Amino acid sequence: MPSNFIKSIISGDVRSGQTPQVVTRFPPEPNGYLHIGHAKSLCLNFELAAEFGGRTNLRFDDTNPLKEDEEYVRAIEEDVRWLGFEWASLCFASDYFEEMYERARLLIQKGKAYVCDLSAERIRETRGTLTVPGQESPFRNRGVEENLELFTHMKRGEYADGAKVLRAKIDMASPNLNMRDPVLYRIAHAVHHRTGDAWCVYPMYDYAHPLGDAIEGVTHSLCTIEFEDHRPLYDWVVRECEMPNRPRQYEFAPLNLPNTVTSKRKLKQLVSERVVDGWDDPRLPTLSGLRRRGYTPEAIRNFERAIGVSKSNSIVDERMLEHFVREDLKLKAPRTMAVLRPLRVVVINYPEGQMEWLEAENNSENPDLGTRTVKFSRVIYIEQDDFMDNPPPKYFRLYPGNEVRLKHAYFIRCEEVVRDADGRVAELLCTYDPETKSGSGFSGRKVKGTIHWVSADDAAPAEFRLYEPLVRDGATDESDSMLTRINPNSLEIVQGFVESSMKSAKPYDKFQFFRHGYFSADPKLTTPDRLVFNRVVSLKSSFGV
RNA sequence: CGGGGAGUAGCCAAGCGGUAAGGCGCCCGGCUCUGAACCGGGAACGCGGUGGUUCGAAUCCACCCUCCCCCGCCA
Repeated sequence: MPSNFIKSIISGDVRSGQTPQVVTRFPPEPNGYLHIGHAKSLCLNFELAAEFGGRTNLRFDDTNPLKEDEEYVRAIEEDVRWLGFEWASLCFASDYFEEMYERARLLIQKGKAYVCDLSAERIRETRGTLTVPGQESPFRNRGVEENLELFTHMKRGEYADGAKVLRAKIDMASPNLNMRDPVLYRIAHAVHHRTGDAWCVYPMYDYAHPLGDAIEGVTHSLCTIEFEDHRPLYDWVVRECEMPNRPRQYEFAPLNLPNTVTSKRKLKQLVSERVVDGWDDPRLPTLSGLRRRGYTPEAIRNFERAIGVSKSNSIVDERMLEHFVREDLKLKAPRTMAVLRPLRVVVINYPEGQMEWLEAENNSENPDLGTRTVKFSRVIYIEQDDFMDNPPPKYFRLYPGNEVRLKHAYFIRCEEVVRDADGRVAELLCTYDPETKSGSGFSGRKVKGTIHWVSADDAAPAEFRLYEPLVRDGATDESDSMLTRINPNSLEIVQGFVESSMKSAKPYDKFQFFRHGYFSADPKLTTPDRLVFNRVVSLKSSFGV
């Protein structure tokens, strides 16, 4: 991993002997699926610890049963593994409920916490504002015994939700709102996905997180910058709860991408309102969506490594992400031919009934991928875009009278354009030159363009799914108009053909379709008799249309 | 005078007092059976601003400007 400020800090701690073994953790709340932004944290935590010979836990921050679900736990585990990370321990904040409860009693005994009967509304009103200090709760000075007893009753579920909370006794006049007697425990008669109905009180993030870190022996607790002003509270909890381990929190800037929804709430909304086809819709930046789209773990990891780590707000150009998939798939994916929008071509001087199998390398830059054969015959399909009636100056594909090369085959010349009743191009009549066969070493004349094609009697029907951003510009802010900015063209479905050699494509099989881009067989829609390819990313093009 | 952060080329981002890495993107040329890839080359910054310290500052000091976060019994 390239140099960054967190790595420098850890490096210093290791060198000074302060940190014999680096321990980090990735702490998702199981209330949604992981997305590309989480991958940044994932990579940071796992790769950094690994670099220093340390370990990383996967810890679910499951302290709010109202929002969490087992489904998310499974999905998150799968995504973390898919990215290629192995956790040292699988942990749950809920595993520590008992210890957290005991530490809370310790806080009460030390006079550092109290049970407050104020309503949520009153607590808000007495918290003060950014510029006005808060007011102390009338329950702030209850005795230790009374607090202990009330807290016990809270735990037993003897009060209604919201009737009471346990608060830290810190400083209602602190300029840092987080220190104004923050709530540590709230009452919730809810069924927890792991502890069932064993608990009626649940710890808040600010209390549970530092304790979870300390219990696990985490040395460096990495989180995003919005938690920066929670750090004094984090330290307070660790100190006042007298935890033997003293983890340190460090904050980094989260990843932002243009035209990308990375708010869990919004992703959830898109899924529940069926704007998309589930959490793994290929248009989503979720890891499961990217996986289904055809992105690879390596591409995502290399991307995360390349964007670096700092504390400044930033928006990373999405072309960077695209660059890293292209780079990863370049040598891995076989390069085959697919015609997305077919135009029929009859090679009029190629004998009817004749055909031949041509040899084609699967990846000219990676011989290990071997070769395959491609059928050539009298009738073929080419791309509609590869023919123009009245081409602009620099167009070197097919047009009346022009000659191009058919990839892996022959030169063909456009002799005649056949039109339908509306005058539109229906098919092309071309001639081929047998002398120009690929691999023959022919050098008699050159041709400017090479186009791809598929023989009509060898073409396997296939569906291609082309994607554009799900939301338009400006849709990443927190305003509620996201649904009004959905891009109606985010998914375009096109029916065309691929070489018959691809009939056996399996889910997630990846190809570079010549001159189109990288495609991946859709895992949900591809069946033995139906081929569906998702376009991962197009090829770059310097051809200005 | 609420508190906490951040400002280095179009976008990320190194640098930590010695005279501006790298990646993405962009432009030009070469090569090419993918207008891809690849290979050359290039443009673009003097480091938010102003003062100051210093032989020398993006790096130190002062002041200023701009942007982001914080008033959930969410995380």
